Order: sequence, then C-alpha cells, then structure tokens
Amino acid sequence: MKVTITDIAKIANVSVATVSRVINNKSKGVSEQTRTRLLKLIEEYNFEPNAVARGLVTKKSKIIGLLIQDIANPFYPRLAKGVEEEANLRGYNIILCDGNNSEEKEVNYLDFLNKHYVAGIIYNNFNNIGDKILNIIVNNSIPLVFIDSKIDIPGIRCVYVENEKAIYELVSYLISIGHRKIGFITGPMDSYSTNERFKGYIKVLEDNQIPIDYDLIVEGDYTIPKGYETMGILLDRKTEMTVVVCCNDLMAIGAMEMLEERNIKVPDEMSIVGFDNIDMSRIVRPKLTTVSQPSYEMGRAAAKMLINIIENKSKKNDASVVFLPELVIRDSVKKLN
Amino acid sequence: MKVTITDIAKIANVSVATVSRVINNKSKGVSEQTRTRLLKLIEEYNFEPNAVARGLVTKKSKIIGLLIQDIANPFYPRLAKGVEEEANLRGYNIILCDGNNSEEKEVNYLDFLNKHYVAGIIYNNFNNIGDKILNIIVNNSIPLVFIDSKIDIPGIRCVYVENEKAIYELVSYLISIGHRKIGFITGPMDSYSTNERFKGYIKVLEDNQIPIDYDLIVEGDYTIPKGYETMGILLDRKTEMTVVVCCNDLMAIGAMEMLEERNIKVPDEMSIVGFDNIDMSRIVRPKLTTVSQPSYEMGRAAAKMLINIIENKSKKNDASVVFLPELVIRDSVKKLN
DNA sequence: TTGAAAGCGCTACCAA
DNA sequence: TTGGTAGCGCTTTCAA
Repeated sequence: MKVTITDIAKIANVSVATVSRVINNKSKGVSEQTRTRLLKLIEEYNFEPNAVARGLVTKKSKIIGLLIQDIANPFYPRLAKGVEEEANLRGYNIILCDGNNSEEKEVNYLDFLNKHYVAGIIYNNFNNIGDKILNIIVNNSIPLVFIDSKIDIPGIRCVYVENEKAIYELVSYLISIGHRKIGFITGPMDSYSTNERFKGYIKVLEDNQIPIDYDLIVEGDYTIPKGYETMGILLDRKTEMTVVVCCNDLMAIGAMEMLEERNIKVPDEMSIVGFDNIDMSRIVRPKLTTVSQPSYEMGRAAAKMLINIIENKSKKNDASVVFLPELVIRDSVKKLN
Repeated sequence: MKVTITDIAKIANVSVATVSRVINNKSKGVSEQTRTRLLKLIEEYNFEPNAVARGLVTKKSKIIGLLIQDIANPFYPRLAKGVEEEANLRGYNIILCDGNNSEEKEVNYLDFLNKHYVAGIIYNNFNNIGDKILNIIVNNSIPLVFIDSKIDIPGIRCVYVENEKAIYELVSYLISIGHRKIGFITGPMDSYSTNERFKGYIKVLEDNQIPIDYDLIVEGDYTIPKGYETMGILLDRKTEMTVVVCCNDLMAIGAMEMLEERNIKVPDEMSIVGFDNIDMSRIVRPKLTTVSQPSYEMGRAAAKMLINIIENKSKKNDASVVFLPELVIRDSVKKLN
C-alpha cells in the first residue's frame, strides 16, 4: 500500500498540516528542526504526495495537454519534442492527444483534458473550428494557446508561421526562374494552413498577372499516398505544367514516386517543391526544394507562452508569436530561364 | 463555474447518490422515471463528472501511460498510433511520455504516472533497466506491459519482436549471397534491442565459421548523424568490408550519406542494410534492404493486453506476444556470387 | 428505489 | 511554529 500524508503525520507525531507545509516548500511556518526531521521520514518511507488528491483541492495540475492532428506526420514529432522539453524545464508534463484528423476525436480529447483539470492546452487545430469546438474553447476557462494555426478570438494567443507569405515567396521564386504553369496540391481544404497557403498561391499569381487555371489545382490530404494519387490526376489532365507546388513534403515525395513510375524526370521534365523541410526531404533524390518550418522552436515558444499564462507571468505585451519560414533551395526545381 | 454532481442533485431534488448511480450506468437502484429525468437535466446543464474527484475515490482512471524513448525516431509514432487507436476503442486515453534516452527522465515519468494513478503503463525500456527503475516497476502495483523489449520478471508481459532471430536471418541472407566481411553499427550498447541484435550477429557469424573482427563493429545511437559519423570511422579502418549492417534505418541512411560524400557507390562498392522499415527506407535511393517491424500492430497488441489486465479480462494463457520481423529485400545490397 | 454519510488524500484557513 | 478541520467532487456502504 502506498503511504499517505496522514501516515507520515502519525509517524512523526505532527499534524498533516505541517507535513503539507514541508512537501510544498512553504518557507515559513515550520521550524528547521521539524522540517529536516520530516524530510528524512518522507525519504525513508518513500512518500509521494498523491497528485490526484492534490489536484482535487487546488484545481490545478502540472499537466499540459497537447492536441495535435497526426503524430505519424513527421512534422509533429519535432513540434511535440519542443513542447515537451520546454515544459519539462518548468516542471510540467505533457499529455499528447492525437486528434487523427477527426473532429469527433478532437472534441473527445478536449473534453477529456477539461475534465482532468489540465493546467493548460496547446491546440493545433487542423480543421476549421466548428461551433462545437469553439464553444468548448471559449467556455472552458483553461488557458489555451494555438499552435501552427491562428484564430481571432480575443485573449487567445497563437504561435504560427506566415503560411501565406511562405507560399508567396516560394512561388515568386519559381516565377523568377521562368515557371508560369504552376500546379498546386493543397492539403484538406478545411484546414487552416491549407487555406493560408492557397491564398498565398492565388495572390502571387494575381500579382504576376498569371491567370489562375483550376486544372492545375487538386486537393490533397498531407499524406504520401495522396501525393502519389493527386500527381497522377494532375498529369492526366495534360496541362503544360512545369512545376508542382505541394502543400507538404510528404505529398511532394508521393508525387515524385508517381513521376518516377511514369518515367518523368525530376527536375528536368517536371519540377517539384514541398513544404515543411522534414528529414525525408533531404533524403529523397533529387533533394527536395521546400520551405522550412521551425517546428521545434514553435513547440518551445508555445509551451513557454502557455506556462507564462498559467503562472500569471504573461506580460501585457506577450502577443502571439509569428515565425518566418525559410526557403530551402535544393535540387528538385529546374531553372527555365 | 463548472456544475457538479451536488448541483444536479439539488436541482433535481434527489441525493447525490442517485445522480451518481445514473452517471455510472448502474442498472439497478434507480427508477426508469428518475433516470430519464436526471439524464435530461445532466444534458441540459452540461454536467461532466469531475475525473479528478472520481479518480481520488476509485483509485482508477481511464488513462494509460505510454513511455517511449524518442518520438522523433520514426519507429515510435506508428507504435504510438497503434496504442492510441486500440486504447481509444476501449475508452482509454494516452499520456505519451518521451524518455528522451535519459534514465533520469524515465524515472521522473514513471513517478509521474504513478502519482497520477494511471490505469496502466506501456513501457518501452530502451536502456537496460537500472535498479531504480526495476524497483519502481516491481513496487508500484500498476499493471504494466513491456513493448519492444523483453524482461524476465514473473507476471510481467511483453510485446516484442525476435530481434536476435531477425538479425540472424538478415545476416544469413548476406552470407548466402557471398558477403563475408560484414560491418556492424550497433545501437547504444545499454539498449535491450541492440543487445539482442548484437547477439544475433555474433551467433550467425560463429555458425558460419566466420571469425569475429572487432574492427568491423562500432557503436551507434540510432540517429542519422551517428550513422554518418560511424560509417566514416568504419571506412577509415580500411577493412575489406563489403556490407554494413546498421541496427536501424536511420543510421543506415546516415551511413549512405557518408558513402555518397566519399563517392562510394551503394550497392556496387558497398552494400548497406537497415532495420525497422520506416517510410524513409523506401524513399532513399537505392531503396534500403531492411527488416520490417510491425510497430503499429505491436502498439495495438500491447494496448489490448494491458487493458485486459486492467479489466481483469486477461486469460491465463495470455502470455507475451512475439512478432516475427520480416526481411524486406530492396536495392541496397549487391550479390557477390 | 432512495438517501445519509463516511471517506479518498490533500490544501488552506483559522485558531492556538 | 503548530494543529484542527472544512471541504474539493465523487463513490460506496448501509439504512430507510
């Protein structure tokens, strides 16, 4: 059986209040003598305060919920690592919840975190937020920060990258080296990041007076197989496309598989670019030109921000954190001029 | 403010005991009439039982702790996914803890899970188990299953693959096609899987009367940079090595980077094999010959087993589950005969 | 079928 | 500096 605060109190012949003071490091209210005596006993009997009981009283825990969409997507592990490491530094632990791209699961997890009185939530909303989720977020008083997404709810902070700008720059680069017929494989259209990236794509074409051709656009889902499949669709439409922008590296890699299968050489006959700069983008041949997202740093920033809010250390001017993605030019794009 | 069981009881003019019966689906002890009336109220007031208070009484939770070593290693996300999906099916949630290859962190997390009364733990012990950890595992009465590792503690079940056998078969294959000078990049030598794999390597060489040459062996750490680095070391030793067996795909990929840098062609001038069959092993060129581990299935199996133990549904003959890895032959190995 | 009340292990307030 | 104790929200036992 596990030893409780009452056991220790009895053994030491003091009140539970005194033991409580010691285990909570309340500097005053306990004589040095009692303190050391208790500390020894606690050590000896291997007493660990019951976190559940504690949570019931304080309504606080040292747990942060991290809700992401798909841990199998290599973008997320680095982000999770960043969150975990920063949180650990400050004494917090992480519950990692995988929403699996399902709104139902997401709602369940949000409920779960709520019921368990986690100290705060780091939330990666993949889908456009439905009313149900919005309701939960606004109504539960748990501190929350958005990561890799942005939302306009007053008082809610976000950590994200400039997706629109990133695509804008990426496509500008493609245009500057002579590409005009630019294919585009999106993520799921109800995803925040996809929408931003799509906006960037449309905008840069307009700014360069390139007409938008919907035959060049197809909806993906951020997985390798879908990249493979959608590349096939694009190819079958027999456009004059010279490059395909994929909304993440995974799809770019899938697309390259299709290209290889059809014996179309990258980049000589078709250029490909991705987004994320995951490890694989360096491994694939030709090496993938892509956009680097600082996912680890985003994770750390989000954790830092959240814990500051939790501990009321958040300064007035602690606004949302915006990262700038960086163009990573490698070998999968051909210069046309 | 959140509504509690007492609130509902007051509103409905019944005792909290009755409400408790309803929310716990106790079939008897509540009239159909009262039940429906309460259910409506619960719905209306959006009452969610406080999981923390519940946990304090029952000493149970619907949380399973999953302790792994490094979520950034692509082997783990699939495993985590398996655990998560199976657990969810049965109404459990996962706390994912990343031990980060550090014994200290591991001990912390084990403590943490313990204090929080999780229902059970799925534990991937990367390092050989130290006394401290062993002590925790044996002394805390929380159900626990080992995953991707094996330990001989009576009553503790494991889900793992036959690592030794896998390497034995892999190297047998290499020998059968003419390789004799077989390099070996291990994982960290205090890791369980490394030890098993190393045993397999030694055994197969002995069985084939091939002398063991320690110049062909070097210790790695399961990361890409280390694969790169150790390949360099191996090369500098100027052995007659024709193939290098890497204890995971990540190191194999790092090794291939080194080879590319030194202009050594794979597989013509040097063959490489990996272990795990992660996505990247299909992406890298030449495609990597490797050993496939059913990590997703292992995750599911472990979760299933653990929950059975938790719910006392574990049958007598529910022994450990052993998976057989499968050789995946691709293009990174040259036939020498 | 229903209710009263004890108690889970802890914190925090008030009194000594 | 120390102790007594109420109470967190729930489950569970016993009695009505």
